[in-house]
Amino acid sequence: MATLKDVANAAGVSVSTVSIALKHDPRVKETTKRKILEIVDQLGYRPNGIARDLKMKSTQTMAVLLHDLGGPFYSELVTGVQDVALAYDYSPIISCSIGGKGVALKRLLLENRVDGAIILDPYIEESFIRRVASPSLPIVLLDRDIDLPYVYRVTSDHEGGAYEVVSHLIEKGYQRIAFVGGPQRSFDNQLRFNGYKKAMESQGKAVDSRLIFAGDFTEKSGYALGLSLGGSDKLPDAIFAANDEMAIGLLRALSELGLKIPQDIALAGFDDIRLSQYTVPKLTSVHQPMYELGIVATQILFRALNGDSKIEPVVLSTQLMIRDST
Amino acid sequence: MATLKDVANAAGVSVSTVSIALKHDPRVKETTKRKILEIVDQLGYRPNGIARDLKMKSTQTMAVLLHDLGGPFYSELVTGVQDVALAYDYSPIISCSIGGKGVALKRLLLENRVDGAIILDPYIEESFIRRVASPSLPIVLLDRDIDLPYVYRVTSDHEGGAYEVVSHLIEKGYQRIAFVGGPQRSFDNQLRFNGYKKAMESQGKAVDSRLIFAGDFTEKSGYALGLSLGGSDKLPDAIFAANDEMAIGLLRALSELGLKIPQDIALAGFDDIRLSQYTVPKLTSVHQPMYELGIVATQILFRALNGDSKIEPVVLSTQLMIRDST
DNA sequence: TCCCGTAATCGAATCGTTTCGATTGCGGGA
DNA sequence: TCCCGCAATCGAAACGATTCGATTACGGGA
Repeated sequence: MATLKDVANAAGVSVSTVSIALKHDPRVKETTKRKILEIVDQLGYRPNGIARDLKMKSTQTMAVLLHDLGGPFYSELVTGVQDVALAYDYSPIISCSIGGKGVALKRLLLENRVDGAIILDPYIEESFIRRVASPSLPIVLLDRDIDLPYVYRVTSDHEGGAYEVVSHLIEKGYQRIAFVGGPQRSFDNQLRFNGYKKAMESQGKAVDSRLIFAGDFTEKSGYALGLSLGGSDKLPDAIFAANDEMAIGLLRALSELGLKIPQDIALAGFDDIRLSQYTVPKLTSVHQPMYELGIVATQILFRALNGDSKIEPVVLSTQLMIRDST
Repeated sequence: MATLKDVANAAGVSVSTVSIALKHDPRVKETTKRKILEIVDQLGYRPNGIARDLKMKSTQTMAVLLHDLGGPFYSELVTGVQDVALAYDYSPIISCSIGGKGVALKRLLLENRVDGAIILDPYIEESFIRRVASPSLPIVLLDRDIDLPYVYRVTSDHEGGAYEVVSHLIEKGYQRIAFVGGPQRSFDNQLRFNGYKKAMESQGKAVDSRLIFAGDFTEKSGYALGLSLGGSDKLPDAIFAANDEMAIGLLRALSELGLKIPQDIALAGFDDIRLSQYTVPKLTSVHQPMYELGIVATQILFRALNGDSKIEPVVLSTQLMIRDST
């Protein structure tokens, strides 16, 4: 692989001249520049980004860390990130932590291979984030509530979205509204539960612990809960599931038990995954603004990279999608 | 940020000693090593991966280039890649070309920032691939048919899968089987059409050009075609759509027109996206072995990285998923 | 006492850039 | 003729690691 030196030798000029010539610096004479470009072409010279990064102490690269790629929104999120990053001449690279034992994480964040990171991954430990975040490696954390220096936060308004969907159920006249939650330690889940609670209480309804159930955000857990719920004697008349996956599991179980939705029981989810528009009946859900999330997170990252450390957490509002299941 | 040199100074030893001490090289005395580690801790020293990469001429990193993340299978594909890469102590990083104007591509492939790449992206130009592929940057190309040095190929058996699903339709007694294709230039689409054709011809059925329609792999195009098809007088009795998205669009249009599936018209897709199990009726489709594709592609990449240049293209077989729509 | 082998450590070159402060050559003004 | 300024180019240090071939110190054998 040809290097700057090779080009310089072949052109009979110095390395530094070649270096600036390639940037179209007006200091180098037009004729020498042409000769240099010709030789670059001839030798197939390509700049070595690694060497440049080392010298420059900047990679013009940012990481987007996801748990896996299966999620329905990652595509939108990444598009948002990309749109902003491009304007700053940065490239986002994506890494999934799942199954990777953190090797990739370490390589990217611990070893200076990126200038900043956006993290949407509840499984990356707080201690790790604390360790890597620094002025030269700011981090934007999505959907998590960790207050650390050089760590900035953006989330969707899970609580508000949940409040809105539960209020909608109440408005529709449903009385006994159950909450099917995800993992306790999930931050999203807690917020969604808070929204449920506030909506119930604002209408003078006490939260009945017999109407609170816990799944794990998978369709399977929703299905299992649906079966046991549907078989019990005191069926609620509406269910708010903390995500669509579980709602779909519930839907499947309840349908199999012969219950009509929304006549016998109403059902709402959260996330507005694509599938929700195709279930029968179509599922009422709460849409998260993933594209905007990507945009805002990236803008914040660049503000931080430019030395602005006084950045308040941002909460983006969600949108209630009313469909046939309520 | 502390460097090796800082650590060396603080410990009163040379840079080289620190360097090898950190690798637990037995040449350094236990006591010095302990002291060094202590100082590493104290100074918060972190190795600079960029510097190491430069010296080592290897990044232990490979790129996975996708067009976007929206696809249903990318998650599985990446999991396969990751499982193999991990064994070689490599980290995959993912990059989406969509909307990026190729900046990221150039940064990764042209400037030596990765050791190899797996590409599943019909929009990356052949000339670009030709330019970057080299012994020190082998490329595995998925679902494309480009024969170049240092470029290796793995695909699903699109043709075989299509053959199988069309044969299944024929077996079920359908007579006038239409083909709804994607973009002409798409390699997958061509192969799927070939499979359709072969299956028809092997049963003595001529391919009737009036039964061939072209969409663009989107649900929208399927929907539009469905509307015009359903309104026409000579409706086929079965449709094989070259992907599930279009099949779902067709399904929606035909249902809206009051046609019963599969009684009035049968419908089959390709890809087996998750949605296909949730449509009404559930969609017959062809499953691609994405996880295996990731595994195989990555294994090939490492063979190439180890100097094996005699690698034949690999074709992985698909699986017919018979559901209610046929 | 001398020599040598070994264990422990060191110094310097190297990877391929960028950049800053020289250096050279040339033409014009006095 | 001399000097100055400018245009064009050069040389060397630096970025932070790795590694190979010294170098040092020490203890044992003759």
